[in-house]
Amino acid sequence: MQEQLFTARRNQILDAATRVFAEKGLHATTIKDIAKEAGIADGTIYMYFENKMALMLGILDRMNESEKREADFSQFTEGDFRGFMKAYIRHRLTVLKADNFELFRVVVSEILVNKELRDLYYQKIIEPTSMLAERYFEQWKGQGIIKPINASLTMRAISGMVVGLILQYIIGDKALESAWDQLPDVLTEMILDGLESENTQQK
Amino acid sequence: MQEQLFTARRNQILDAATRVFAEKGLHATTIKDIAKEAGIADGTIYMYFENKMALMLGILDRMNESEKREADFSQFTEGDFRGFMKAYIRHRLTVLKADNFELFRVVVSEILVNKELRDLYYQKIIEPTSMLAERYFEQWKGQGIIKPINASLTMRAISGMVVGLILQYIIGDKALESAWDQLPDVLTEMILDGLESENTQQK
Amino acid sequence: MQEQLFTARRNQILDAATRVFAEKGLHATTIKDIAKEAGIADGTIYMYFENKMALMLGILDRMNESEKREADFSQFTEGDFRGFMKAYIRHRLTVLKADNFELFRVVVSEILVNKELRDLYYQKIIEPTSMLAERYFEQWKGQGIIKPINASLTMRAISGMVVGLILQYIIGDKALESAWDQLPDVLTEMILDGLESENTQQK
Amino acid sequence: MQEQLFTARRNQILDAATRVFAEKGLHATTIKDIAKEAGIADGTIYMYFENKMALMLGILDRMNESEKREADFSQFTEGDFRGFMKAYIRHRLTVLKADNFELFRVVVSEILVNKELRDLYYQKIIEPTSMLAERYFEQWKGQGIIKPINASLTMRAISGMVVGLILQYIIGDKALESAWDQLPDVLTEMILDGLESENTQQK
DNA sequence: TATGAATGAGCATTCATTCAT
DNA sequence: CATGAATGAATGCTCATTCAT
Repeated sequence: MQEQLFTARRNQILDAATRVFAEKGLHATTIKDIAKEAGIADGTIYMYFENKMALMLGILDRMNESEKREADFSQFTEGDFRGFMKAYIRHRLTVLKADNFELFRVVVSEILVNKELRDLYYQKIIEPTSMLAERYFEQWKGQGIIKPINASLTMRAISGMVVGLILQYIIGDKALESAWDQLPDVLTEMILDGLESENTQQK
Repeated sequence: MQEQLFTARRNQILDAATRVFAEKGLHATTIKDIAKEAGIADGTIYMYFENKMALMLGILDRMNESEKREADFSQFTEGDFRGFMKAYIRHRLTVLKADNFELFRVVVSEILVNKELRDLYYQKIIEPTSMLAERYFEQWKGQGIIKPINASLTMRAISGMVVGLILQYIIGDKALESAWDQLPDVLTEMILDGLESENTQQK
Repeated sequence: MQEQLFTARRNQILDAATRVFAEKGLHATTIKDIAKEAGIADGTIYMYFENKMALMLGILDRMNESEKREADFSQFTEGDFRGFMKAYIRHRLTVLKADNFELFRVVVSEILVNKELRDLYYQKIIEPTSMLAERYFEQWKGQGIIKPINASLTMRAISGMVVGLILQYIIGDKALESAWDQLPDVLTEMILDGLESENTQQK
Repeated sequence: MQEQLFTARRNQILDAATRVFAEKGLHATTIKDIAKEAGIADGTIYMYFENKMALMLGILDRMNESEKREADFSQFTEGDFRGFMKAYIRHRLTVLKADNFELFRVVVSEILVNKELRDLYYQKIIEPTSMLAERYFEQWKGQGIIKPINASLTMRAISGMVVGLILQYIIGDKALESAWDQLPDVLTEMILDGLESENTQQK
């Protein structure tokens, strides 16, 4: 069907764009670069995307798709809550590391500066995932698995922590680079048990 | 003195650049924009800065200066460790919010994509602050104030969390926006006490 | 064929560049000038030439081509050596005069000051022509047609003389302008017979 | 006297300009370069010269001065006409070689492309020297020292030959470079005795 | 007179986008 | 549908020249 071909071509272009953007960054990438990488002519890209920014939106949309699949929190059940948290963190720290966060780098960089992209990213990815996660937290709270904290903020603190750590990794933090694999354990421990030493806590 | 005039002019230009960059982003800002904002001629900028990127470096340097002043952790002593943590988080979440994170937005966006800037930012700001903070954590650990955790990673998790929350705020998270002021309390509680409910913890 | 079109366009641009350079000189000519003269857009020029200097190189290459065709010394055989010399000089003084040495003026001006161009000019035009001419001179010397002089230097003196006269013409020498047509005869006579009067020579 | 100081300063600037122009060429040299070389401020130059081109004119004027002193043909008397010619050629080939023709290179390059400069150069240097030289040639002709040739053109041929050889040297001719010192002899011989071998000439 | 900071016109070059084939 | 040659607006940067001090 025509539809099929159209989508295939679109994806071929987005694949190329993703690779080149990740390698050179959005501004350093020209339409010619992408066309060459995709093995097509410059003009052809404009039959599938209105302009350069639409490519970024397209990439975000696809991230959204895969994000949706990921958002299935039930996949992280490793028996208990502790296992779940560890699995979740491990997953988040591993998935994006595939290309050493190159795409993450470019997408976030552009999102920070482009309102259109930012809103799309929020509506399509952040908001739905947040709402889902929030529901889970409320559930756990209700079941007495976790303390009766502000679920909404706590959940955001945890996901924010992961993103913040990735950012620091990208910026070149050597301690993070060498101890990356210990993060799931360390973070889970901190989040679940807290930092305060037992005796102090007893007070 | 000539020196004084030079520095004044430099700052005048950096101020203008900061404002325009914050509003439009680095790439969308032209030298003409900055010159107009500063009320001087295009060419004048080049008497004080080698090129456009040097303006960014200049801005970063100034952030570095103020950061240095901030880096005095002793200012956050509010009696106990809990008070300290709360004060620290509140401070971090407040300072950059001054201009609604506009400058943070531009700087981080560019840092993600520009190696030169990234390295500078790491060396001048991240690394020294990290080392200082790490030392504090080791101290507290030694004094039995906090549990015997991995100080290096834990400290990074906390600062990462703050940055990650700012990022989510920027992206437009409404829950964060409306509950921003509760964050110091909620985060401190989580970090010190952990999430796991007491009874579970007893195990 | 695509090749044909490409070459045609290239030549169209080089023609325009030649005309504008000849009129205003390399430095006073802008890319816009050339584009306008060629009836195309500024950017189009960069599809055929890497930069402004490449246009100069292109012009030199074309001179080189036509020079190659000219370099056939056998074309000047007018029976004897005297006839040959006269024909050669006449030819050299006539060919470049076509556009009143306008192109010569610009090319030489730039060559004097630009090493890249200079080397190209030397390798592509001067050196091969010199070597060819030198061989001819050696031959004539061997055949006793000319005296046993230093062929290499003598040949260069003659070609230099022609160039030097063109230079003086360009600079505005009125005597040369009005007597230009007598030059082949006068020069040939001097070169072959010498200046010294017979009686003195008898000594 | 004020006049003295003014002239001294002017010359100081011209000296600097000459050096920098010779080194970097007219277009690559900025007013700042010259000011720095002269040890004065940019603006000061404009108190002594109307604009950048006036510096070129000033340099040409000074060349003119020294040329005038050189133009004394009587200095080359080495007994006979042959000695004179050899001395003249040797002199011309040596004087400008002082700085390896760097200044010559820049001046000629600009003259070729700038009508104002060209006219000045012609009126101030070429024309007077030509007229003087022509008179000498006519004299020698009248005295039977040289053949009854076209003095005007012959004289121009000889001076042109010298300039043409310098040009070829500048362009990088290796044969000329290595045999430069033989030129006075070889050229004089050719000019006085001619190339044609005796037996042929007898015919 | 001398200074040198400030000016702003000017230009090479890039690249997203269009459209005739 | 696909092409890719052509377009021309846009911009960072230079530097001759001016002028307040």
